[in-house]
Amino acid sequence: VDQKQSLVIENVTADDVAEAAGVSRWTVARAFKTDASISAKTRKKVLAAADRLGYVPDLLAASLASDRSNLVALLVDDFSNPHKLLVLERLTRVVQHEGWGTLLFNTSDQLETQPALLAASQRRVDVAVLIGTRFDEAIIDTALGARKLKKLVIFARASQNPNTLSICCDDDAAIREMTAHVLEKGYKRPVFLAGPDTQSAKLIRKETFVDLWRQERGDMPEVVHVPQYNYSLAYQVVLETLRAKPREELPDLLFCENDVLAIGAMDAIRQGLGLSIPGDIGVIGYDDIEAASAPAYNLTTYRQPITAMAEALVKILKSSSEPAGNLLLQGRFIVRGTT
Amino acid sequence: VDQKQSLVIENVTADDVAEAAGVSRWTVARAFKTDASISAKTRKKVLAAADRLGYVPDLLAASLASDRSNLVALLVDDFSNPHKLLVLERLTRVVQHEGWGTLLFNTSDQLETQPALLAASQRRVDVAVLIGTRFDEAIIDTALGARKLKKLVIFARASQNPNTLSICCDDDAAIREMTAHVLEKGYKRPVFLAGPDTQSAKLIRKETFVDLWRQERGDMPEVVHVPQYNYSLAYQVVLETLRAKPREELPDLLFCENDVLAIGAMDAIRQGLGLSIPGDIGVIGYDDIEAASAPAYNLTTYRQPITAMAEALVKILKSSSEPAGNLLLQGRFIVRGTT
DNA sequence: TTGTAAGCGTTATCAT
DNA sequence: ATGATAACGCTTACAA
Repeated sequence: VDQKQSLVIENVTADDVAEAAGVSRWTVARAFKTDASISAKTRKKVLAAADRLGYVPDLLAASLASDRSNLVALLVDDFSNPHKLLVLERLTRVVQHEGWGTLLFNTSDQLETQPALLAASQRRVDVAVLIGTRFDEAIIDTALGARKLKKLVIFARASQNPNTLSICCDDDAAIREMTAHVLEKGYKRPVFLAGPDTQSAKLIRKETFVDLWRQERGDMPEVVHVPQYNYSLAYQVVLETLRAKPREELPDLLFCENDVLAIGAMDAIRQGLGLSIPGDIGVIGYDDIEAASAPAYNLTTYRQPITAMAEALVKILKSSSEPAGNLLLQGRFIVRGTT
Repeated sequence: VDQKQSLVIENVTADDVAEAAGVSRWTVARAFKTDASISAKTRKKVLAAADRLGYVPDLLAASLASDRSNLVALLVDDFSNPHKLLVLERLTRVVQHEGWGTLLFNTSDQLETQPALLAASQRRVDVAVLIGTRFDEAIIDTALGARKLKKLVIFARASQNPNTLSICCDDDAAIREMTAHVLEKGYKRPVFLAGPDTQSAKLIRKETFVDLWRQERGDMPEVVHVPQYNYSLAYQVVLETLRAKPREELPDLLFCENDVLAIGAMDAIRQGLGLSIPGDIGVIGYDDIEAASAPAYNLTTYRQPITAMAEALVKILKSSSEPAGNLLLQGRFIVRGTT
């Protein structure tokens, strides 16, 4: 009997509340909407009844009936960069604050992207957000082609696809500002430390820096690629690259595509080679991860406007239109002690 | 007309497929279940029709009808430790592989825990997983009291609540193994570097180490608390603590509650104080985050069995029973160069 | 092995 | 401001 009772209590529906409050089911629903046309008195009565019975609206049923799930899918393909944690924190915080839920998909395995997109659409997510470094742009066309997804947004990466909306930091402007700083400081022989050299992703940061430098100084800076955005690999690659050079040909600056690479580089320079920063070699990163501001690194870097980017996403969520193009937001250059 | 057509295409239901294949709606459902009683021939026919029409089952409707959402809620209250990224990666990977979806909730703000739990139950998640360092155990009782949640699991932390199930690393056994190592290496004056000294969370690692040490050596090791599990704070605290000591009273070992603290400590020791590791002071961590295996740190640490823990969670998901207690899994001691 | 009928708990439409 | 009725797309239980 005891168990039966608790089972009965478990599923209080709007009908139960309606009966208890002596109104229709619809009125109950209205009482829970902020902008419904309902008298204050009725609402109070309904809410009291709901509270008494322990009623809370069922979001699943609501989604089914309204065709709005209030769910955003986040597809993440790289869990090794601590910066992702910052992105996830901001995104979930903002989205959640606006009443949406967050469905997280792991697409570390490239082959998982398509199934994840499908699963997201089967759950009727209002928008799918691609947060990735490695995914192929071709996936976008397939996803849009399927027509199942309501909206698709590329986050923290510019898209070449004209039918998609991307929300990202204005890398171009950022690199311009950083390059100006570097030139002003009088660096002469920079090396650009980049991530994997894939053809699918357009490496804006690298290209912008190389172009600008050539334009301003006339020579092509050397570019070194690390096969993954990974601390240890960066350490290794930098160590090997610099060891191979005679002392007088060492670069005086390592311009790194992100902080993870920069920090690997710093440790290689200091502990691997016994050189000093910025005395012997300057280092500059991108992202402003936590370690960047740590006393041991104190890295000059660039902070992406993550919160603003998350808020832009919410704005898209709320809007009924389907905009496309690249939404560029301005970040902030953080000059610290490594340049 | 064009638009209308695409709109029509958007919502293909099981009924449409049933009609196209000349079977009942239920048979269509059966064709999509792996373990249904349906003839191979019929299934093939149905799947062909479904494929032709572009039909995929609607998970929302399925959840509503079956009262199983195939969704697990992850409540995360700390996004600063990179180890969380590892946990999220494994958890999403395993859960997703078994056909479940992952709902991520940000409970950085303590006050968000209760609403998140409520939101999770409103979406009828099959299980809510608390992945946290800071939440109060009292929340568990409230959550269980509400009776809305089907299951509640504490992840990567032992629970004192007898009604809850927790899945975590056997910290006690881990610390025992590590302490034995430390004793064998001949360390004499250890300092335990712990996180915030709250009364809500029982700091098993600290307690086990302190007890063991006293038992084996007769003296109480000093315990130093860092107000947050945070690199920079650890750096600061360690620097100040060690600077305040005369040279001969310096500890010969820093036994750290986790890697983030350990790495902050290492940088403080080397760069802040100019001492060497393990020459002057040994350091030992916990978690085996990526930086721990990096050449610059090469930290002796302990790896939690995250994958096994994630698999244990799935097993619970699949089981219909509601077990309680602490499920302890064995990790692995990783001896590197800092001890 | 396959089909039928009755839910699941909302929202939408239209009327009052 | 409130109510009646029909969706939403699936599963469950049972019948054939």
